[in-house]
Amino acid sequence: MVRKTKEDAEITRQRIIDAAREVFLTKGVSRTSLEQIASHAGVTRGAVYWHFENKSQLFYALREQVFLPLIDRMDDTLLADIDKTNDPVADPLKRIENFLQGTIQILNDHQETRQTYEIMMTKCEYVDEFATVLQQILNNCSGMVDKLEQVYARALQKDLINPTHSPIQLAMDTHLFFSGLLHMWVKDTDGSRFRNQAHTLISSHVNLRRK
Amino acid sequence: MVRKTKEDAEITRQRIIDAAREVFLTKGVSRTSLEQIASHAGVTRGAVYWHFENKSQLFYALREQVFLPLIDRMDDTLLADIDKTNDPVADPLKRIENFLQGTIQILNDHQETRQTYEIMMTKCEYVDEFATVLQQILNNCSGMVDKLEQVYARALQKDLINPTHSPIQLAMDTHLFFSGLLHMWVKDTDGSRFRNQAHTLISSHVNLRRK
DNA sequence: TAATATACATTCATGCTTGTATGTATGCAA
DNA sequence: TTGCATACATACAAGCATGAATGTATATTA
Repeated sequence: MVRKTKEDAEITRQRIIDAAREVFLTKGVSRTSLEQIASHAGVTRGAVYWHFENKSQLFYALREQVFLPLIDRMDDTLLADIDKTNDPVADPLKRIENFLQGTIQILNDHQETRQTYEIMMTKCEYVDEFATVLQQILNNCSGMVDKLEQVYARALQKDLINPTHSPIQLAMDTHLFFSGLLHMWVKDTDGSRFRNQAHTLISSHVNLRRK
Repeated sequence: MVRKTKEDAEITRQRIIDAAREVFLTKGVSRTSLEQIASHAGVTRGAVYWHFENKSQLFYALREQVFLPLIDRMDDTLLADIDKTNDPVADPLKRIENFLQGTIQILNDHQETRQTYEIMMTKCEYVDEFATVLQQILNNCSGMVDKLEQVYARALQKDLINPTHSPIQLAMDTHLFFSGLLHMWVKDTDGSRFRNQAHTLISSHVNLRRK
């Protein structure tokens, strides 16, 4: 059967993305051929080339599906209503902790996100067409540091943290801590070293800042 | 000319490793062919196959050349003489800071180390024959955490840090901070975001622990 | 209902890479 | 100085992977 309806085509497109994620995860991005992705999705390369220009465009689609929602959530969790008087989360440090814990929780619960992180961190080579992704990652990091800095500044106003440390330094430190945690969490696939301690580590990190 | 002396052969072997590092860096490990490495080293594939079984063995050799010295240095800087009365670095926190600053300094000064780190972190896919490297990395991390913990325990004995935080948690936090810093340092190739702030970030991180 | 665009499948030409096999000139040891 | 091992270079066969070209049946639209 050929020529499906638009809804069918969208399903096919999504299945190709899902197949790509699974094959990328086991074979790595470079060693994965479009034929492997296609057959794993139950189609031929023709379908893949119809929906995506080439492998790197498929990779971009895979990445955006996971990362755009996470970036949105970052804004919501860290900044939403932070300056309102009816702040739903009164404690800025608690807000940071919630954000970090929530991100780990998503990785725990959501297999697609977990797999995509693993691909991005350990199964992809950032050269040529993929090199631009590194810049995007750095930009996201800058955004996260900015937001953390705002929340730490708020914590300073509320006299929750030691004033000897500036919000920007605390923000950078937290960001680096969390980057490291994510990298280790992803690599620790059997969970014995980092995954089962992640929540404790985050609490400990945030509480280290409290006055 | 063929059939060189043993010293010549060792030079050739090292040139192949150097060539591999440079080509890996620009093309990624997967996309690099042995022909590219050979010609960049001024030899043919025959020479490469003589000295190395295949690409992954060459990769291992490249990695060990850089990481074994770094692990040795870790022991020296963190633990040597730590229990002696004539401790050359009396302040355990200073010892940790020296170790972290020194590692960054090596990355700054030593191009080969810097390039190898960049390859390991952003130009290699850890699948199949390369998957075991991830376990080695995790083992190294455990070793580093252990050593940091010992030093933090010493700092606690000397009443330098707040006793509400355990040495193991401080060690994990420092390790994650430094893992994140290394990842960002490597990715920040233009230096604007992390490389030029690394020393400040490390000082800030360590001082956050002081009583 | 005819025409056209869509959503794929199939085929083809090309190039690259790998591993191995073989060739070869020279250092070195007896 | 003969003979063997070394340190490569060269040649060969085989297997993908890619991208484009072409085929085709069915939605969709006018």
